[in-house]
Amino acid sequence: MTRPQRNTWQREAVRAALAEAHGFVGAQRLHETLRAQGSTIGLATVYRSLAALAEAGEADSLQSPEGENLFRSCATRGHHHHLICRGCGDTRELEARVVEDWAARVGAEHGFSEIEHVVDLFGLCARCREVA
Amino acid sequence: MTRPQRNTWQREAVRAALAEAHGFVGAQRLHETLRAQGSTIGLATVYRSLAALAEAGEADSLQSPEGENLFRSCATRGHHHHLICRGCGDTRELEARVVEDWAARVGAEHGFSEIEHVVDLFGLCARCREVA
DNA sequence: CAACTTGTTGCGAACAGTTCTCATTTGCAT
DNA sequence: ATGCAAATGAGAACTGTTCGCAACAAGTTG
Repeated sequence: MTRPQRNTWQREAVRAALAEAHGFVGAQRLHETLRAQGSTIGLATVYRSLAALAEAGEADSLQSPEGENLFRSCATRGHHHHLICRGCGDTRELEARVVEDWAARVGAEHGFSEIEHVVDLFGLCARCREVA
Repeated sequence: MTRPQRNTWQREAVRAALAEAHGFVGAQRLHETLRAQGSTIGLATVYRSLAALAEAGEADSLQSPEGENLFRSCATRGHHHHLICRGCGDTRELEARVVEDWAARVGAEHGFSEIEHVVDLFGLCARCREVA
């Protein structure tokens, strides 16, 4: 599953840039940021690194409503959900026993197994609400 | 919000094809189906019609993990969630007061407003499990 | 430290899904 | 029937992402 990996400054740069970003960022934006800082990293590499980080559980990923793949450096280990501000992208990680239980129960009731679930909340944080 | 709309056989064809489909379908697939039935409808029109149906609340939409936009003719009026079989695409509509409440509460706790949420379950239905 | 092996990189081309452009058609109120 | 704006279809254009491949470099080996 986890095949051999080498340490390159590129991978590290992506990891760092991701950690610095607030909330979720897309690959392209991250790439721009890095180039703006003088890095010569390639776009494809950013994609590859992000995918690797996500697979390694070091980053969280989700799809924006526009179909873009967004990533976030992941603090909480393991399964969790998000509350994301539509305005500034600021993100809170959530735990939701209630929802986990509900998902498992409903799945079982319908005879479904291997239940996975997507649960994310989008809203407007206090700060962004004032601005608008 | 709802600007004038005309009745065209194309729109009706999309509505019908969508109703006939089991589970969620993508625009391209729906287009293929229609063409296969002899229709001369254009792909762009299928996209436009689906978007219109979704906006009108007549269809439900969600993003597949591959980033495709999927639609389903919507039985239950208003807000609801889904339990979707990864195998056959069969879909059950769910209501989940628990989840609604949780979402609202958590949003409020964090000072967020205008909370929207995405809650979908993916699993393997009884039939598909046997096959595998 | 040099040679080597093989994962990694960067580039541009290739792709997939979707939207846009625009000339033409068509619904529908008059 | 007539007129006008909405809707259509074909293809070009866009967007986000992945691929192919030659050049490169990390980390091991002798």
